[in-house]
Amino acid sequence: MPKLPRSFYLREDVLQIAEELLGKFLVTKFNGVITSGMITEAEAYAGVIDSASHAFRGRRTNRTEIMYSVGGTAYVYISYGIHHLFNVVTNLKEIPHAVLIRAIEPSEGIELMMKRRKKKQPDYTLTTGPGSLAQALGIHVRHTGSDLLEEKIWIEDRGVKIPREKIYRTKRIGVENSGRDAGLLYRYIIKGNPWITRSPFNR
DNA sequence: CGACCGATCGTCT
DNA sequence: GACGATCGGTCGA
Repeated sequence: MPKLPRSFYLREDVLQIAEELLGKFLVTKFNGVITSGMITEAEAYAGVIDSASHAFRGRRTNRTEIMYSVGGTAYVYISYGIHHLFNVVTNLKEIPHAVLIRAIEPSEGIELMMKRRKKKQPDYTLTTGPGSLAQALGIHVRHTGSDLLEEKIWIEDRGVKIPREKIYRTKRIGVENSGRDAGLLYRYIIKGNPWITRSPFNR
């Protein structure tokens, strides 16, 4: 299956990219072992003009520097000291757009994902929530800066097409105190899919 | 099912 | 020294 090409990530419209990432497959291959899942939920962060973005007003720190990399780079950071959150950097180098992947529907390597998540039975909490999916796929903050065209972490098109009417836009999660842009509808989910955070299925 | 809270630590002020 | 783009457990209704 083909990896998404660089040109997918280099585009200007981060909202369009976030929407198109629904139905694509996020894949990791560590020590020769593959785990993967279909992206069901993603949030766009529109760089320097987005008050909810880590790169708002051009902020550059050791952590956020990776956001200024070329599109198709992984931006992974730690939240609340525990959770590793995976983002896709988009747009040209120096333009810090990113898409946070918030949930996937498991596909390959479910046994290994359960082991990583310390779960005896599979359930909807296996890969819903940004920290949970990263743990299931073995994504760690040390992978920040990883190129998504390499053989470690990548995104594939497997021909799944999500029709427009099955896509919902809502407010982003956990950014209510981030000011002006907190209420923007930059979160995209596949309507009716149970592998979604804050879904009745996974509580 | 909702509300609350503790965990745990890198990052930034 | 405060706090977070979260999670999972507990408590109470």
